[in-house]
Amino acid sequence: MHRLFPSLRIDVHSGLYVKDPESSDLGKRIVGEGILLIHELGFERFTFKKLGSRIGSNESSIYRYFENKHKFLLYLTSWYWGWMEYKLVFTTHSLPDPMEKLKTAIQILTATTEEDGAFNHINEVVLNKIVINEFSKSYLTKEVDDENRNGYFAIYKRLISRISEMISELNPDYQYANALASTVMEGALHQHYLQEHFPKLTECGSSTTPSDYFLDLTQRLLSS
Amino acid sequence: MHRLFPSLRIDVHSGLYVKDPESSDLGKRIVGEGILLIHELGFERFTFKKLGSRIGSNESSIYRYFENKHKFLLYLTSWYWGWMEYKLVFTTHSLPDPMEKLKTAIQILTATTEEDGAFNHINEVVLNKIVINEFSKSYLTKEVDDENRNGYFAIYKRLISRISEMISELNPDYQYANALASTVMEGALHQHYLQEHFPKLTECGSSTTPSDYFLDLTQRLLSS
DNA sequence: TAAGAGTCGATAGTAATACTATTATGTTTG
DNA sequence: CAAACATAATAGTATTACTATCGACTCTTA
Repeated sequence: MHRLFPSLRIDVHSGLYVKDPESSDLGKRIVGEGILLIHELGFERFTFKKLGSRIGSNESSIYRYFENKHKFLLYLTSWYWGWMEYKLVFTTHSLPDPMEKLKTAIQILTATTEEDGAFNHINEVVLNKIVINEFSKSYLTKEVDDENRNGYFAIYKRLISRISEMISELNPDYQYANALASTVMEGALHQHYLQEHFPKLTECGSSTTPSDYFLDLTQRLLSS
Repeated sequence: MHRLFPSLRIDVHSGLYVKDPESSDLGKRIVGEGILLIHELGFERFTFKKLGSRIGSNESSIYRYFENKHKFLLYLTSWYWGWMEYKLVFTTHSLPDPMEKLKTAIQILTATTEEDGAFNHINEVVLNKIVINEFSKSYLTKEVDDENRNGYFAIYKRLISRISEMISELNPDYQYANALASTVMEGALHQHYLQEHFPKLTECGSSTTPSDYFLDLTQRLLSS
């Protein structure tokens, strides 16, 4: 997907960074290489020190951009959901048929990310993998409620609301629009994970995708 | 639920402990108080040192029972799933009707744990909360594949297979029995979490439970 | 009843982590 | 040209996640 509006930028909550990483070359390298390093090491083993030495820079310089690695993860995942929202709104905006609209939305949210490159310092394919592996860790903490009050999860929540509204538009009688929307969002990440590490726990694999499964599921649920 | 077989014990993989905590009073206190402390502090802030001082014992003594806190979490969650499996098999065993069977199973797996106390050193209500908050962290690691090969997730996987079989028995034409089973298991934990921290993202709350939602969902999916 | 095995608590020590603070240097801009 | 700013380098701290050793106590068994 090309970026149709080159001046567009994904608006991440400013509380998630100390200094805007988009504002400098170093900032972009921190984000770009940080994504690759988290993917390689996993979030637990990832440190700012290692990232510093990887980009030929200093630990303390990274702290000038991000308070700690948890906020860095929140930044990356927020960016990801912001980017997904952009793709979703743009693609579904002009679709008049509610069923077509919801199907397209679910397609976008549950698909494996393909080569994109619209934002050139960010590797969206790898970022998608990070979200699958690490996103849960960003909210399964003792600080969730505070951070939620601060608005750090706003984009993610808005995305779920959008899906929920599409569900209600298609079938106003369905009682669990929010629960279903959140199940699809979270479940899609989970199915991707299972596919990779617990293949016996899902039919998703080479010939069937999480998208197939969730499209079938929503259609069955909402057609009646 | 009373323990009908007092001699019954939940069989946790022996690779998850160094010395069987059920074999001594200290071991049971480590597990019993460990559950409470993880719940209070969250897994990230929980340390063996803190647990040691809480039970009036020593850090090094705890290391004699568990290699590290990650294995301790695996032990606790394995125990939990083993206990759920016991409840599930026991309750559904005699039910002849596939629909009744599946409904009962889902009920058990998605319900909030009530006071139990069949195993007296373990507070199952608090353990259920730990599973909701921390279970994902036990497998979202770089070591999953190794640990899975070792059989550390065997009970959890077997549980999902049981549900999957019930689904197939009820509706052999449904193509996504495994994916649905895993979605319900993971989704139930997720809905409980949302209820607590992101109430706008789900209809589940005081009057509607995750059980209501998932019972409705499976019935709609499999009745056709 | 004495030896030995096993259990536990206490202490010490290590490498790594997750930062904070300070200073020096080079670069940009008004 | 000076001031402001960005970055790098260094040093230092408290905590974490362990490992190792030792002594005291208890329980068993020959």
